[in-house]
Amino acid sequence: MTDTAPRPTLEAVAARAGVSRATVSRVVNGGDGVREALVERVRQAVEELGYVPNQAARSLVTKRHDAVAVIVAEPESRVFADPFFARQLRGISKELTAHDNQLVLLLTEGRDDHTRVGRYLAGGHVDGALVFSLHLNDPLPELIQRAGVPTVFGGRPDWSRGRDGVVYVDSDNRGGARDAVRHLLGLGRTRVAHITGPLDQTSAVDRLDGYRDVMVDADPRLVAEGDFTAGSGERAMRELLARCPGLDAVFAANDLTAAGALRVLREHGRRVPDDVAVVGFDDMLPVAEQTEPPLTTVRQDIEEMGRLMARLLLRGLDRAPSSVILPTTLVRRASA
Amino acid sequence: MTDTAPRPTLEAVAARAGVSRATVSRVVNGGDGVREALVERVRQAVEELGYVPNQAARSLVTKRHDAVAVIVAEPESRVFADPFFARQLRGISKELTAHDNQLVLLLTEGRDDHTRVGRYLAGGHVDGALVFSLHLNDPLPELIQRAGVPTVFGGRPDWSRGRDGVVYVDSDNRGGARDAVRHLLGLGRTRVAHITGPLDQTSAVDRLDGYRDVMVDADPRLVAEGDFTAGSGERAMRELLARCPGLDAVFAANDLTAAGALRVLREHGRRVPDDVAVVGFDDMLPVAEQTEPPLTTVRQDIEEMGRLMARLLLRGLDRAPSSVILPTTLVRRASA
DNA sequence: GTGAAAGCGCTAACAA
DNA sequence: TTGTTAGCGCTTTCAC
Repeated sequence: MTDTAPRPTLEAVAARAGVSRATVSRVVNGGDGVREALVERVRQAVEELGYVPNQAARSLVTKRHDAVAVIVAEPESRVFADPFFARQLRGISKELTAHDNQLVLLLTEGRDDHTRVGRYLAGGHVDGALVFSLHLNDPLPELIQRAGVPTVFGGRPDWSRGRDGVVYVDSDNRGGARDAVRHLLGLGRTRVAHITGPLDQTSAVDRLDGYRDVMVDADPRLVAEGDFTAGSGERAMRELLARCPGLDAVFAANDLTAAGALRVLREHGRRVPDDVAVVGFDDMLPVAEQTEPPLTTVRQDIEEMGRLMARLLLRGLDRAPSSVILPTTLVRRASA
Repeated sequence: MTDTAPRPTLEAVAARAGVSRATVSRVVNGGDGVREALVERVRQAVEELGYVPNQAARSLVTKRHDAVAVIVAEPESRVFADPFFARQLRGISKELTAHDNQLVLLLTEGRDDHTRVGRYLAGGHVDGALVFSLHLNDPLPELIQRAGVPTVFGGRPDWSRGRDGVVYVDSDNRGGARDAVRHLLGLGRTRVAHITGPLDQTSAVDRLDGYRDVMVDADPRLVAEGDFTAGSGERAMRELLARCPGLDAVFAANDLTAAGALRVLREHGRRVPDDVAVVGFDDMLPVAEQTEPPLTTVRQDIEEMGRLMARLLLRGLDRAPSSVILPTTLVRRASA
């Protein structure tokens, strides 16, 4: 807990190298238009003094911060506790690091926090924002817009329809769901049920839509609502079994839900995949590989989503980027 | 993706309120020693202009940043993917927010990243650092020390023994383990096995030590090594069952491991808790409550650990704090 | 190609 | 109590 020693300044480096501050600054920022010999001398001095530029001073004049805010609404939720989010964060971190940007994490849980975040963004501390897990009617986008901070959303915001200039990165949830259901049909199954995610999230709605795209005239009783948790998967599976004992396949909105469903199926003596085939979504490894039997599922490249969000944002600091939908792939294991 | 409009400065507010910049500055920073009437007028102007202080300018002169780095070594690891870490992060975030500090997240994965982090810390961008999941011989502590940044560690670093001034927050792993084993003995069990965590982490070693504190003369074959994953729990349980078929209880180093063990016990037709009682560690809710049967386990208050780390760090900016060991509590469910 | 000098927006002596 | 002033450490014209 020592007090930080005073760091050497540009001035000090300049003195040591026998040049002006301006020259040192040039070298530190790439060294264009400086004689090779001087560059070398300055580099030397920087090295010897252990000089590191003072970011505050630099920001003050450049108005850039080389920092990006990652805003996560309601970390209470699964969204945050999930390995899912951790992976996206990793992708983001990697990309930001590669471009020498810092990651400022803003977790919000409620009204008051929104104004805090708004103030922070308005304060111009960061060059952009990456925003996750918005609700319907979340005041955050409004705040962000007012703050005038370039933003990329994680997952398609439900209010983005028709609005211009909303940039997001999402998986092809609908297409992935279609693939899953088609795979089930390809196996000869005919009574394919679906356990949805929470229908106030676009990813869940999109997966349901994908299911319906393929199961055009499906019995509505084949659809039960879940919320992406294992518990909801159990509940929904029981419901489905009671309503439609004849079902021969289940497409669950994510792997956790599928895991719950598997448990209930086993409880009821249904063999998987012989009696009932099951497909999940996410390919969350610790889950999908550990289930009994291992889960056939739709994989999305989560880390890549994060990386891409950061890339779009950074690029967008120059030219306006547009949204990206990442493809999914079906991963076959034993459950279907 | 609009360009951010130029923000109003202190100067502008001063002009509008008809006072000097100094007075505005005083008001913005608490308003002590300024006539009430003026305070009001300045507040008014601030409001009208939507003034937000420029943090870079402020840092430049105060040398404070109101920002704390959270450094996570090797996010590949469980450490990062676990809900565990997410919860600590939440605790940290809450505490920092309450003190108007920002959270800068630094994820590192290997040698090159270390120098990057070192440079960042040396650059004096943050007032302190919170550091997680160090390895043996990790170069990070060295770098941090050299950077002279106040630091609090999450979990006792293995190299902290004997060193002065190393501040950390940890759970009472050893005490919790003792409680768990004593509970099993209290149930009348006599052949209590232990599945360890990865023994290069102090938390795992401490839990093993706690087990040994109580099972002083235990058959060494009753201990099998795991790594905190469910898979390792399965493996270790099989091993134990083969070596000591007569065991009547298992203390697993964490809940995930316990979940794996439960699966194998069921596979082998051992009833839990009738034939074999099982206790876990962590009380990770999505896991501990979902197992079959629900898990008796040692709870640690993870979010509180995070909060405390931040609190110690912030406080330490004034006076040197010392490490804290948080108590654990045994949570009884059905498995023991 | 290099240096001198102005100034980014703010705080903190110091004067008044 | 309030204002004046001098920087904090850096980048960036603008001369040379």
